Amino acid sequence: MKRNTWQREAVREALGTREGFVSAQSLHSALRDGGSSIGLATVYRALADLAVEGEADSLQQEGESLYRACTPGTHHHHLICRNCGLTVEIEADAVEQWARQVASEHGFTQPNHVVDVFGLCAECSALAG
Amino acid sequence: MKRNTWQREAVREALGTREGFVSAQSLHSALRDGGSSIGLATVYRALADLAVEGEADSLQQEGESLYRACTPGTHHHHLICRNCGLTVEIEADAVEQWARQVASEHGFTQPNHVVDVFGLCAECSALAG
DNA sequence: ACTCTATTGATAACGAATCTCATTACGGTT
DNA sequence: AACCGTAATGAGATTCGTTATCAATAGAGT
Repeated sequence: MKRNTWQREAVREALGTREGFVSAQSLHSALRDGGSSIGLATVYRALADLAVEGEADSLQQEGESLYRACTPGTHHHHLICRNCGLTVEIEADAVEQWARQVASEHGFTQPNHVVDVFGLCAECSALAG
Repeated sequence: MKRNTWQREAVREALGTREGFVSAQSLHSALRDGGSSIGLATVYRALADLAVEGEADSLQQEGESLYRACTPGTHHHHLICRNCGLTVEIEADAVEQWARQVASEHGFTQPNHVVDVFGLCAECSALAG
């Protein structure tokens, strides 16, 4: 059966304190810097589990997986700052419907979709001039 | 200045014959199997160049980059079969507008977006029963 | 033909992610 | 509270996609 360990809880909590997406490696470093003795493999496993259970969202960027805590149970997408990583959850029923429609129009079944918007947040836009 | 080599042309052509997204490695294998002496690093470089020039689209899946020839100059997204890789280019002005609007609503500038739909194509749906 | 230099390619190096396996510790039982 | 089966951990090795290195090659303008 599934067990509750302080390691999983530490990962869940560390993820919750971040504003944007984080890599497993940087989360591991942060935990270590905070005095934890958690292992890297465990962080990878915990993040993968959280993603499966719907407590975290993940995306691939530049060849690595990034994770972020999300509000469980809701399907949503992200608006992500390219510069600072600030992330906003966005919902878009119109896009969901569009995806389903496009899929069925072409005979595709069991549609999934990846929809993420990247940009510069207000703060980073100001700094970039 | 930029030079035209048979290697780049070989990659461009090999990419054009494929129906769906391919990895650099598998494209390299295919070229080698076809008698070419092209090197792996060159295939990686050629694909990266094609992507920058807008002649190829790329996406990240399971930790690797996949490429596909695309109709240059047009912005479009993809409907991709999870099973066989068959890919259909789709256009969706509504989604473009939605992305821009969501970005500006939250103060984000210079919006980009990643929009891909995955599913099972008609053929693979039939086989999966 | 000559020269300059972008490109190539074999291989080494890198890095993210996974695997191995002995050790640890959760949690249900007694 | 001691016991036990086994899921989970973690250090290190391993895998695998990708990039860097650098001597050799070959475009393309003169």
